[in-house]
Amino acid sequence: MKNINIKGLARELNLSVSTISKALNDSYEISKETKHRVIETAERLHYVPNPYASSLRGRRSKNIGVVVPEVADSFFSLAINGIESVAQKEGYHVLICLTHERFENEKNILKQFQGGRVDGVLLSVSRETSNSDHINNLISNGLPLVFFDRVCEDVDTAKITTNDFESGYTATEHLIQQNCRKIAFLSISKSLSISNKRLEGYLEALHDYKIKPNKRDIISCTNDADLNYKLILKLLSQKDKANGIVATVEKLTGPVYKACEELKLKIPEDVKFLCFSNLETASILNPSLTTITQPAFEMGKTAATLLFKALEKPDFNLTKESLVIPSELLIRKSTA
Amino acid sequence: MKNINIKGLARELNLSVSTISKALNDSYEISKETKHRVIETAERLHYVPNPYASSLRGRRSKNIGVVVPEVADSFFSLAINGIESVAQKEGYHVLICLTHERFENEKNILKQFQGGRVDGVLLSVSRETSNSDHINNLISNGLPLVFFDRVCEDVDTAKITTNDFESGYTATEHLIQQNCRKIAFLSISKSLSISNKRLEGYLEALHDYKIKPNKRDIISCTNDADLNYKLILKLLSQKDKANGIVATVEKLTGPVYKACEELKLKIPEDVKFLCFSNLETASILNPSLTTITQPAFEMGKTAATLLFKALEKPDFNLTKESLVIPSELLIRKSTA
DNA sequence: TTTATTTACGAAACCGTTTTCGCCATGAAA
DNA sequence: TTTCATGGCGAAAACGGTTTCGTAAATAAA
Repeated sequence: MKNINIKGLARELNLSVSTISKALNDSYEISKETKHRVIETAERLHYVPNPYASSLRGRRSKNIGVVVPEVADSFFSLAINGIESVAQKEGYHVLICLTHERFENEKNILKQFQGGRVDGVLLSVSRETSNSDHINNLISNGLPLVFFDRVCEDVDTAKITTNDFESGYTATEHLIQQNCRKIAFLSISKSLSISNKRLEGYLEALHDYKIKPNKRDIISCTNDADLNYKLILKLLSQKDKANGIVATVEKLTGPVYKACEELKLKIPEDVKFLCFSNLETASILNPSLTTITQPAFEMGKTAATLLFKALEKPDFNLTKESLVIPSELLIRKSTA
Repeated sequence: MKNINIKGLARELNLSVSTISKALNDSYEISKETKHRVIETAERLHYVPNPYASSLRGRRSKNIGVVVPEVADSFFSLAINGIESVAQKEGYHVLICLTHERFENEKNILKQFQGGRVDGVLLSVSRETSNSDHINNLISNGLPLVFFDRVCEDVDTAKITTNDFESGYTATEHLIQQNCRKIAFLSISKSLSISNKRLEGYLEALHDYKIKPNKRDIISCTNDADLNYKLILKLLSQKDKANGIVATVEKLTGPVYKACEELKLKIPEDVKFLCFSNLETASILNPSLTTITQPAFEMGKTAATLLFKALEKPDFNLTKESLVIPSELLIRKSTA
């Protein structure tokens, strides 16, 4: 049983191909009665239009591309949920592409998109991304693109972010108020703007409370879980070591807990710890984990909504539409 | 700057469109020298072929569809990682579609796929799916489809599963060996084969150890987290209540821990608990969680590999290729 | 009655590729 | 010399839709 196409429908109904097409697209040129007949027959024969044939003639492929570093991460999987919720409503499909935090992969994926595979792009850049030529290329090629969470400051398009600076500040301030004076900061990237903003918030908080930052305690983590674990072990093995830790990425939770266990350090008695995280299990960890929780679903949803506005009206100006959705400090026992 | 197409290349090189196409596809008809010139110019002008134009003329869209109940779940996100790892290698892109556990959504998504949006499908059915007509339709339409994890027994195609029966047995046996005699079973669906197989394993273990199953303690959970929580509260509030729990889905971890806390039941002293789960945080929960851990990445990778074999050779017989990859019991403190 | 307009539809071009087929050299075989 | 392959390329059809344009019939306006 081969798939029926518009030509088959035409034969079936003794109408021309163009009439069928217009009827299905509810054109004013076609009479109510004919439309009715066409639609009825189309359903009866399970006709489904080939989206790519349509996409050739100026119309849309009805695919959007979502480019993220990884999917096994609460933030990104929730954001994807948000994106998908609006894509589904708009009749669009979602192409998920993973960069695995590699700049090379990101470049290749975006280059592929030049070919017309997708109508628009939602992007959260890799931790290695510091140059944005590949993104500007895509945009100047006419593809609308909206950043979410991890943005390139120098690309002129909509960016949906959270209040990273303030969150970094709030996190640090919370630890200070819990009597930490030596606070370590675990960053994920030197080039990523969210990482830098959180770091700036951390530094500003230290400054406001007259605490001297210690370079030794600001650690740039890698994409290698083992190595990160060793860095954390080393951090917590120093004498005069930190008694508070701010981690900027969910993946570091396990390594920190394990390192503390290994070194027989008690959380929160010996070290207080909080993490930027959307982990659902934060509240049932041992001890329960204080988090800065980002509005992941909301951010995905907002970014997608904006992208679809641009897809509907090609003259929609994305450059004026950036938005910041605040994160939330959820205090639990790891900083008690 | 509009995208360059094959016609533009032809003009640029004073060659015909067909020559360009053949050169790019490394046809024997074209001289080495011409191929070289074409490829060089294509790269210089950043030519990327439109995959959908190719797909029209018999070739492939180079998209595969991945249909899963949700993405915010460790099993599925890891499986997607596995799928993506081979798709990327094959030059394919991954269309992720979420059913949100709704049969209606699943039907709609697969129907869309009839239109030629994807070249093949990887499917893990929703908890509501008990009829498989929509799947058989798709297959008889010529689309290769491979199940992973959640399969329909009565559809004749490749199925990548884990040893659900044995895992259910092992889980239950482990609790019995930890001196539980009243063991509750939290299922996710009455129609899902994985759920039923795990249940059968549970029942068999009870039988082998001469324990009478108690209908009251076999609970069919829903897609509503609140309701599940209440069901668990009720389960654990009965007199003569269970002292062991097997949960078949990761999402139930939080509710069980919370319910125990609410009822002042200690895990593992008052209730021993284990869960089918791929949560990375299992080992740092309070208490650390005994899990049956599925080979999620591996399953996704295997399913995708099989699908690509079928895509390469249209005569490849998927019906003979089912595979079972075993899960692992990881014993931690929640069943100590 | 004649002319203009509207309604409802069909023919054909078009989107960007791939593929079949035909053509013209060139050199080899007869 | 004639005949035959062969190598290298172009013209055109095809894929499955959409869209422009043309047109016949019906209706309205003059």
